[in-house]
Amino acid sequence: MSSPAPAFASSPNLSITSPRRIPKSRFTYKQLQQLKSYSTQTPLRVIAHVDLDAFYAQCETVRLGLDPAKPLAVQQWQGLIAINYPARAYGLSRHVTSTEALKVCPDLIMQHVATWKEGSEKWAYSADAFKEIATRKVSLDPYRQESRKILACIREALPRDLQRVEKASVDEVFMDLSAHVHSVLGERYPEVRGPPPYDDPSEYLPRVPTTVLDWKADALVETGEEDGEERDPDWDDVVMVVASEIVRDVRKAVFDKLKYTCSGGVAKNKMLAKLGSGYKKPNQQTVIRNRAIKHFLSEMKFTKIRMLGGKLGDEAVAMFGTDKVKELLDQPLDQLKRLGDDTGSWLYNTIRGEDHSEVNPRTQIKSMLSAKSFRPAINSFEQGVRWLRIFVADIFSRCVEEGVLENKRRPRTINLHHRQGAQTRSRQSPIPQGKPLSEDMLFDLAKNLLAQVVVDGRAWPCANLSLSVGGFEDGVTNNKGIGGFLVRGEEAKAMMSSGRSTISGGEPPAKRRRTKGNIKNFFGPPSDKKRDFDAARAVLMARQESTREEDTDDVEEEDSDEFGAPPLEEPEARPKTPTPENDLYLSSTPPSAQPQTIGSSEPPRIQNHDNPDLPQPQNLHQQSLDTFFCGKCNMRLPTSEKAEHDDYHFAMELSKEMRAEERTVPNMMAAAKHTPASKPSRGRGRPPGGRDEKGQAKLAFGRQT
DNA sequence: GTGGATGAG
DNA sequence: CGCTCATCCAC
Repeated sequence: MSSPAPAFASSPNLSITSPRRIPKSRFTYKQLQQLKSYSTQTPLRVIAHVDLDAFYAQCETVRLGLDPAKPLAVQQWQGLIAINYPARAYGLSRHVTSTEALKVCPDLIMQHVATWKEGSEKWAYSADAFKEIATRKVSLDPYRQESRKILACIREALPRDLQRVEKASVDEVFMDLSAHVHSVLGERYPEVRGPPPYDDPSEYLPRVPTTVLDWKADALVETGEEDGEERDPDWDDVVMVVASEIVRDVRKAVFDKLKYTCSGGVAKNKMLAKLGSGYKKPNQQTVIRNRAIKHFLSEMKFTKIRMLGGKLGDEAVAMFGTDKVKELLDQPLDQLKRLGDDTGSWLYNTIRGEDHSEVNPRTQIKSMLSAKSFRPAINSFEQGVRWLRIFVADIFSRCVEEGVLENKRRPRTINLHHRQGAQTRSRQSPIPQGKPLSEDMLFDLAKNLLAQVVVDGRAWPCANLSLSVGGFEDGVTNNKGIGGFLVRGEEAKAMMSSGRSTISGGEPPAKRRRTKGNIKNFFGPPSDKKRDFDAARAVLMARQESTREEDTDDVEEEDSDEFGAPPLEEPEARPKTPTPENDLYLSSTPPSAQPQTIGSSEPPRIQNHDNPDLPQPQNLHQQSLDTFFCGKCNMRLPTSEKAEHDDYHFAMELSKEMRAEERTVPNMMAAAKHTPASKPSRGRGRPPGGRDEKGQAKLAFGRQT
């Protein structure tokens, strides 16, 4: 409100005991007002960070209705991924195996995380999950669900129109309490509410009308000096007190309603608030008053600061020979800039307690991923596809929770990551936006992507697969939009794809979506098919050539001659054995359908098109007449799909060969062990000088704006 | 779009 | 430590 304040640069910005009467605040009316708009600049700003204590462990304690005082750990296969505080008293921490933990603490309750079992529709808690690492995948869904509840509870505990909450992770939340506190101050101290004297926002606030602030039971970070605010509280201290009360209320609400304890931090920015919440745990909160920042930070290792816990922090340590903030404070900006200009500036400010990043009110995620590391590695397309089924079920159910079905949000792309030995590859494709998102659609896309990876090069043994969807965007009201146009388009598509298969039976690679003329898509447009196929095969063989000698770990190493050979023949020349089971893996339609009858009935086939509305009438007829017979699956198909169809069989051959050699693989890991670890050991390795684009880029991210 | 890197737990 | 998940960036 009021007019744009004149820049208040004139008056000495200190407790003006000017007319030696009423000393004033260091803060102005304007700065107080800025709280309302969550300004990141006002020195009165106040941020809270709330961190659930040993979250996964608490989830299990709550879910099982156990006594929270009993030691409990959350198990994932042989390892422990969360230890509650009673168990930590035994010296337990992560990195210990379940058996080791039991030796130390025989009474330890170990609860395995929920898992998806192959073939099941939903994750579940299973008593012997840890024995079945080969057939199950971890699900963190229970924790995400609890996380949502807690977040909702926190929001309910805050005034609807004066809250700004950021979900920082599954168990962490930032809150910008500025506006809320501002309103409380207005009620509690009417003298600062009104218009400033002379209507001048640059006027300093009156002094805090009380002498001693009531900090209740909060942990206050000491200032390290004699001068306490007991004698001289200012408005920033009051703001902290109020915020601290709010945080206490929030924590109480979470506990009363959901029985979760958490720790809190209150400070002027996110960085400090987060450090505060970790300062004393569990179930406590810490306030870092502005006057305590210097003391608080200087005693700290800077590697505790967000974004400095990793490589960047290590580099700084190596560069300046210390991990202490205090000693880094001696380094001039120029020196810090050896880490990169932006990084250096960011670091310079950060260790001085400056962080103007805003609390981002987003609650919604941008992508979601489902993954598994395979021990031992998997060795066939079929195996991979079976995992894809689980990944898709996982992801789809989470999409549903995100409101995908209600059309609130939906992902735009799907991405498959694959790791084989040291190298990883990934393929992604757009998710067709026309029709409703379905599990089957995702499954088809995923299989397609895996097929691309498989065809593209050495894929087995595969040590890790992950499927993710991303590019979430707010839901567009499906259908309806362009007066029936879309609807008719959908109908036409249905006719041509699924509808057709109803009529003609479920044949293998028929109803593939066309991702534009894009090169690599395994089921891409017919026109490019043959060329792509040849290219893929060439790449494949090239890879095998080039990797043969360097790979000490991949023993067996198929006779690549034979490996590359089969695809060279024309499919028609291959054995006539029908392989209906193959359908399973490239089409979501059950293979059982009616392939045999198809072979004889020769269904009219037409080409798929993304946009059936485009002119192409005559083609429809012609192509349906132009067919070839595939002896491998006993079917007649349109010639326009021959290349695509060949690829289909190629992929199947590929996977079969891999499956065959699968049995020879088991002990290859042993062979891999001995390879001299030439890797730069992430801990100490002095980073090369070339650092920078990365550092700077990181900064752009790290410090917001 | 792909592949890699970083980071938090 | 190994695993899971998320995000961002250079090419």
